[in-house]
Amino acid sequence: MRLLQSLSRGLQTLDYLVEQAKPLRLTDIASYLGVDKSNATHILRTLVACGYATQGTDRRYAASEKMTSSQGSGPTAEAIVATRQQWQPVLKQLTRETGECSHMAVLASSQVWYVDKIDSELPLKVDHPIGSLGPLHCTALGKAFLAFGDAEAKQELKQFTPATLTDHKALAAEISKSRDRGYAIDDEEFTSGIRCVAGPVFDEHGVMIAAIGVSGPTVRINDKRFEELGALVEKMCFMRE
Amino acid sequence: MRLLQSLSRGLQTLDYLVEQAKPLRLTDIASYLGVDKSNATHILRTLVACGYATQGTDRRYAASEKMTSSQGSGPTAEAIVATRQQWQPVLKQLTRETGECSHMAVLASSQVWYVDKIDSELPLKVDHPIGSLGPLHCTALGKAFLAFGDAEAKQELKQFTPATLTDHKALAAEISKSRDRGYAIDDEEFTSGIRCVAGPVFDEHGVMIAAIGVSGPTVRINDKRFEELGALVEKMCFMRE
DNA sequence: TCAATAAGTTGCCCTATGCGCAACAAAACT
DNA sequence: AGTTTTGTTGCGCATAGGGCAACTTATTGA
Repeated sequence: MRLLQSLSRGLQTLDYLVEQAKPLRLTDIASYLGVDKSNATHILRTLVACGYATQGTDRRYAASEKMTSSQGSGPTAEAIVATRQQWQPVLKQLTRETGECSHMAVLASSQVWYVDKIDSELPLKVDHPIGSLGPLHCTALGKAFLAFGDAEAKQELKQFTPATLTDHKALAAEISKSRDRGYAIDDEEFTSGIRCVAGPVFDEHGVMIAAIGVSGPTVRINDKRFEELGALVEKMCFMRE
Repeated sequence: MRLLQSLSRGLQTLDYLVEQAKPLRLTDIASYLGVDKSNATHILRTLVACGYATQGTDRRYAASEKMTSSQGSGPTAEAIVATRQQWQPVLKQLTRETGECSHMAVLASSQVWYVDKIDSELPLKVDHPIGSLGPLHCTALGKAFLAFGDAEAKQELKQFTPATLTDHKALAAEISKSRDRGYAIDDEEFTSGIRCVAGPVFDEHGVMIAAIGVSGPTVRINDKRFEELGALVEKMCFMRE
């Protein structure tokens, strides 16, 4: 079983460039590979010549667009539509069983993007319209991405209600709790009078692709029912994995 | 200027596998590279070992998901949201100037996916809800993807109204006309009584990422106004390029 | 501002790499 | 069944490419 050394090293370099997702110095790449700088130069020059890497003005090397476009930047339209088709029955069941509105959202540029919803039949109801955007740090769907996906709450945590967590440390603790719990909650943190629970949806590779959740007015959701809704959402998310 | 031969060949092989987008036979790859079969075996074995290619049960080689996921499968959530933010003013202007409903859609699994809309203020109006899906062959937005994007109308052309083009040849001719015209039209082909026009939105690389269009009831859109709407949409699409 | 230091590139030599030939094995076709 | 075509393995030789060191180009520090 013989493998081509220089090709292996080149591909390993590509992996490293993609993984680090930032321009890297030649020396670091060389030491990562465990080869001489000159060898690393040859490898990277070849990668650049073949369009698999680029060299910036500061001489650092990065994976080319050909590589990076695949990775980050969230799910594709196709994946979202497919996931929505697949999970819509779950949303319907959630709304049927709870009487409350259910949503599906994906991650887009550090925001949650609502891509599907099933309305509640009750006169007092929650409605995040499909196509709208929401913050990560104070919605259940957003927190689900923080807890189970690879999202990060980078920017300032804007205050929407008295209950909004505006401290990064407090938020991190809450996210950690959500992970243990198996679902995320929003207790009037985005809109006063609204409580939500949400859980993660994973694709076939175990990557979180969407979040689904149930939202209702606090007047109908006491602490006991809040927990029941959470357990229900967690169960539903788990079912289809 | 020295390049590593085996690495170059490996990357060239990757390009070829991605480009062909189907499992390829060893012999074909070897002849494409102009190397011996044994050399091709080593190259492919290395690619497989590094996770950049896969070998099927029929012994054919294909680019791994790591590669293919990047290419096709449409724009990412991030790109869609960014495009929507950027073009929403155009939709608003279209609706303001025409009084009719305007839409933005992206391509997902050979369907158009409506991702934004601005409603008409008039009592009789068109409304494709955000989040809904539509066919390619008989909507203006869909035809815009056929004419200016890389979409293809593969499957059977379902008849929705008497005006729907159900023949692939007739559709191809109409698409060709749309290309010349600069915008696509739907003359009651999806819903009787509704006429639409649509044009393409390109990203910074010149790849069509979305379509925007105006739809209104035929009673308000005679042939002359139909053409005016088309010219307006074409102008608006062109403006921001 | 100019040393001093570190990072990146080029040249060269020698050997391990990996290319091609050919035999072998496994499908595909008849 | 035999025949042809395709894929894999073994092996030896040539050369591709790995490592050393000198050189060039940035970066740091005073």
